[in-house]
Amino acid sequence: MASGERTFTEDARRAQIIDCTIKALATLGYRQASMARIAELSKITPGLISYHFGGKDELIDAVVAHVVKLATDLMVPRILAQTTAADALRVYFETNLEFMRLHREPLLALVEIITHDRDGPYAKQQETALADIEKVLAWGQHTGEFRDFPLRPMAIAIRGAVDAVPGHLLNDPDLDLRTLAAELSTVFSLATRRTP
Amino acid sequence: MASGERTFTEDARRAQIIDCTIKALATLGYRQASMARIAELSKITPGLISYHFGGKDELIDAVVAHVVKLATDLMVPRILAQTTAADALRVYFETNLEFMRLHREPLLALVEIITHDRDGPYAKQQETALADIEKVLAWGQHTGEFRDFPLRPMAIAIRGAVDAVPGHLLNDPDLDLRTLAAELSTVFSLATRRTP
Amino acid sequence: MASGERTFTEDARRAQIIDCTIKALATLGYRQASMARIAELSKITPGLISYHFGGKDELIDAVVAHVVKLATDLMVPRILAQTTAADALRVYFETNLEFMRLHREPLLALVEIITHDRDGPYAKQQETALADIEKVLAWGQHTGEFRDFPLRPMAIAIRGAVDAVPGHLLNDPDLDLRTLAAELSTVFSLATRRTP
Amino acid sequence: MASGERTFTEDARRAQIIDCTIKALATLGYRQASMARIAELSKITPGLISYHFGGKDELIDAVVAHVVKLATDLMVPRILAQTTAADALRVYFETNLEFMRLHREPLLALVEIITHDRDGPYAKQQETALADIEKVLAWGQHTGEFRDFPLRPMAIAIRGAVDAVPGHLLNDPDLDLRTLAAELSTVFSLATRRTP
DNA sequence: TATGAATGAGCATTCATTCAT
DNA sequence: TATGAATGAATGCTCATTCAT
Repeated sequence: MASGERTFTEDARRAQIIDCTIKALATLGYRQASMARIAELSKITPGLISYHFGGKDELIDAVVAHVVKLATDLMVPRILAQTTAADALRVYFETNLEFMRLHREPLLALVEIITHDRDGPYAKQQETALADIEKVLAWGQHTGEFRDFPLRPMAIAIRGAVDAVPGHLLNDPDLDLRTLAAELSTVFSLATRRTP
Repeated sequence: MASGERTFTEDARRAQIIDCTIKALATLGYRQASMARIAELSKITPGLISYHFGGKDELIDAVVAHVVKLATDLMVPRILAQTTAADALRVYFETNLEFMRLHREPLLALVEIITHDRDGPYAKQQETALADIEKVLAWGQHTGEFRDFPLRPMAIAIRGAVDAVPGHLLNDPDLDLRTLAAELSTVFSLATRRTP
Repeated sequence: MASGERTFTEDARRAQIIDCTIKALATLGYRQASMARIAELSKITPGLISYHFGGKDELIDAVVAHVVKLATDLMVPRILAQTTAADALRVYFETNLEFMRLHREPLLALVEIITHDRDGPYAKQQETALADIEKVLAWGQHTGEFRDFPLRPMAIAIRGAVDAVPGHLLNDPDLDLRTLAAELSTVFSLATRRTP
Repeated sequence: MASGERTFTEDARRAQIIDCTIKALATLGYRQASMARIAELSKITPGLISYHFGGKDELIDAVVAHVVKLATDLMVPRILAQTTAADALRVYFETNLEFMRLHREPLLALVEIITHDRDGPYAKQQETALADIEKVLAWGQHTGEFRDFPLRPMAIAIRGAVDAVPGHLLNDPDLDLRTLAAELSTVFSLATRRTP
């Protein structure tokens, strides 16, 4: 099992279990997503999950890695392709919300994990997210696109806006994410731009 | 036990239990805050909590009501006292973050409850919070202080910024909330004001 | 539960559970003596054992403490009452085997625990037992009753003889422990006495 | 698989598995020496062990047979070569402790098995060991080398002394087994010899 | 022969709740 | 009012074993 090499079947099972775990987390919430329920959903026995992942912690780790990769693959290249900080910021909103639109269940699963893992390592990942945003902001200030504001509060506001979306998505599944992305872009474009 | 009338002792007990529950939630997190631990902290027996509150759900309800009242009492009068929408929005940030500064444990307890009770009624309370913000925004648009933007996305951004703070507070207890409030005010002042 | 004070009922339950645990260990052996089986034997639920003892480890600790006290109370005063080292050594055998005769199940339970706890603290207690024997031997050498032999090997032989008894007792429940004690006394009397 | 005939490969595999089981038992203790761990150590799969040995019980049987043969081959010829009962007794200690010195891991594995398998047949093997000792003792009494003592208690003491050694070896790996053998010989020489 | 996958039973523990006193 | 005792369900996990390939 030590991640050295894996058989085809093993990979298939792992993928299946991860999918079902995501479904369980998104549908039932963290607390109800017990090994037993995940197993039931996967139509296998609970022991088999431990066999493939070693334990619940590692299963959760695997889910996080899976979803983060999904998000990263979608977002990072498109953000990096921008040539101005203002564009990067706009695309930051666009890609984040596009990810939520295309991968609703993985998103909700990730949110469940993060919010229930206060002391764990995922809670601390928010610092990384903040730092990434601050890089873009610093870039824009350096090029003169952005006005001279303290980075941290702006980053908190931006990240807060993005993080707020899944909660509203849960209440209103028909929320128009494309329009929302455009509006958030505008909001923070106005807030960051060199004041006329 | 139903809230009909309550003796003085009953009220005192309830208050004591609510306080200890808040402490337990803020200190240990939702999962570790079991009835047994809350009882231990309150120096009473678990059974007595059930006796006074009927069960854990109602205890949590009572905690939420308590904290919400705490926050409302602090914030609402000061927001309502403003004479311009722009001021109201500024004070919205100021009072929200002042509440976090003055009542850190109740705040953290509330956050724990909301994030762990996804299907419960508290998650839906965010709709109310949004509506309140929208009222202020509509007011500002009506008076011409604010430009003409769709209400919902702006409200989501504002509420998101506020909701993001507790998470960062947890990571960095020395976070300067007064400065942060001022900066967030500036951010959304720029985003909402009639574009020059 | 913190051992501060205990109610009468609590003490009774604890005693009952300890008794049943001893019976389970002596009858079924360590591996089969699961919490579930002990609970079944005690006609209570497994959870209640955890309620009273906190967990299996503490239950085992309590059993050990109980049996050790039983043995100590029986043996130590009588050994200390002897005025010659030779007598003390004789009474050491007598009391050890009398304990086995009077408290067969507690003895077997203790043996089960010790042999299954190789890395735990009980395995290390054998060093204490050896040191106690060596004290008596040194005493006898000092008074000139005993010849001049190295202490450790003799202590190992003596303790080994005593420790061997429970195993044979298990195979042959009718083993005559009084005669055996007398014979072991003779063996080590001859081995230790000043050679004529 | 039944022991009818075995191919060369089969025998090699069995030997390899037995070796690894011994290592696992000696290193990790009985409880941790699960089929999975033994398989991991053997660099094969758990299923294969069952295939070769039918199950864990038979694997343990095979380990016991292997170690007992190891011990027997080392000890029995040298004991039988003695011409006096006193010499045989001395060599009994010498060869037993030499076996422990030369084959520490097999010894510890055997001890683990015996102590954890109380109801299994190995516990009853001690009867055989006792009978062997008694033969030597009877021989010595018959030749007049030994005094007239009851056989069983003396045999218990002798076997007890030998059985005590591994436990102390575990606590103190530097225990000098050659000196210990000499001292134990002396002890039981004094205890058995015709009293002057 | 050998593997990897899968099962099912058993384990200790935690928890909200109930109830007689 | 308040307690301490007790329950029953659920949780994550480990293990020996089985079986198709």
